[in-house]
Amino acid sequence: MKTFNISQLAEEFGITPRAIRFYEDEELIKPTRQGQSRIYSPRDRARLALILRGKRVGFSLIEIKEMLDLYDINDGQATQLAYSIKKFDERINSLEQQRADIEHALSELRAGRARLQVILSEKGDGASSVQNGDPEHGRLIGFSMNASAHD
Amino acid sequence: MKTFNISQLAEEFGITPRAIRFYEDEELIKPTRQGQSRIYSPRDRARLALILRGKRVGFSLIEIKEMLDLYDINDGQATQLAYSIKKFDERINSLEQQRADIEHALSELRAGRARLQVILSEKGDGASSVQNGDPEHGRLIGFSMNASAHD
DNA sequence: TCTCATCTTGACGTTTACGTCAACGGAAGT
DNA sequence: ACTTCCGTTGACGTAAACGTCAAGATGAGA
Repeated sequence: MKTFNISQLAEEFGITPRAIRFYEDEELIKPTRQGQSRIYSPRDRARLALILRGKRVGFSLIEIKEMLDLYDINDGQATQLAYSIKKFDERINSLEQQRADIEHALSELRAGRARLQVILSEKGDGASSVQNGDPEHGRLIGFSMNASAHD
Repeated sequence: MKTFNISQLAEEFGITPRAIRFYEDEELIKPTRQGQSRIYSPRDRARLALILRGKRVGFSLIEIKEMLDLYDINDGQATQLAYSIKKFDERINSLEQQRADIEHALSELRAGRARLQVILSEKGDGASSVQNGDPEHGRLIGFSMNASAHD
């Protein structure tokens, strides 16, 4: 079964060895040792991938640790299971909220990009037909300022 | 035109006045003053909503400031516009990546939740049919450990 | 055997996004 | 006039997630 050392994983995932050791300090991975050197199994590598994915979606290392611990449950106590389900539900709700935020931000960004594109091509034509008689040097991109309520 | 004071906005958005002042220190909002007190316009309030949305999807305050600044462009220099479009594209790509990560995490979480639910209800029946003869106290939830590659 | 690259463990520094006093100012009610 | 309740500006503290040395161990190659 293939193994990895710390710098291999660091390079593969585009992070520093320091970061990987830090994750170990925080008990998110526990590689075996060969003498003093760390040896990473494919499973350790998979955990690392999960850690980084978690980070990308905005979870703290502590939250990621909690999630990883959930994956490691092996005593199926009913209360434990119920607790885990609750945790999963919280996590799912939080992620769905984040996704909604992202959809929102994306549509605003695309709209903004489209407006910029139009203005830019009009400039290219020499036809500066941007004049809508805005007296206040009005901002060309006001699209995002109509978030009257807060979601 | 309606205005707000700092504690009104703080309560409305569920943050502290300190946070709002901090955003001002970092030049993300510039409310007017009445004497020494800050007065927030609806536009300031909208900016605040955008700041919080940005935070929810994982942007730093500096990144959020950059985005807000893009909204405020009023000199349509072609080079400026092109630069802005580039920024928008970067932002869009980053968000699409995040959304993909979230979709991924969500499906894993849902699968995990479903497994837990099954185990829990089997426990409730008194039929502990969970025994699949796993010799190694195998983890009940191994679903997420098959992230062989990294996306 | 010497060197070199790469690993290790501290230990302290850094950035971000505020929290938490401290000390003071101004309007409003009694 | 006095208290009370916002508001203000520093200034320092803090948690998270590493970065950045320092100083030593170790295996591979010249």
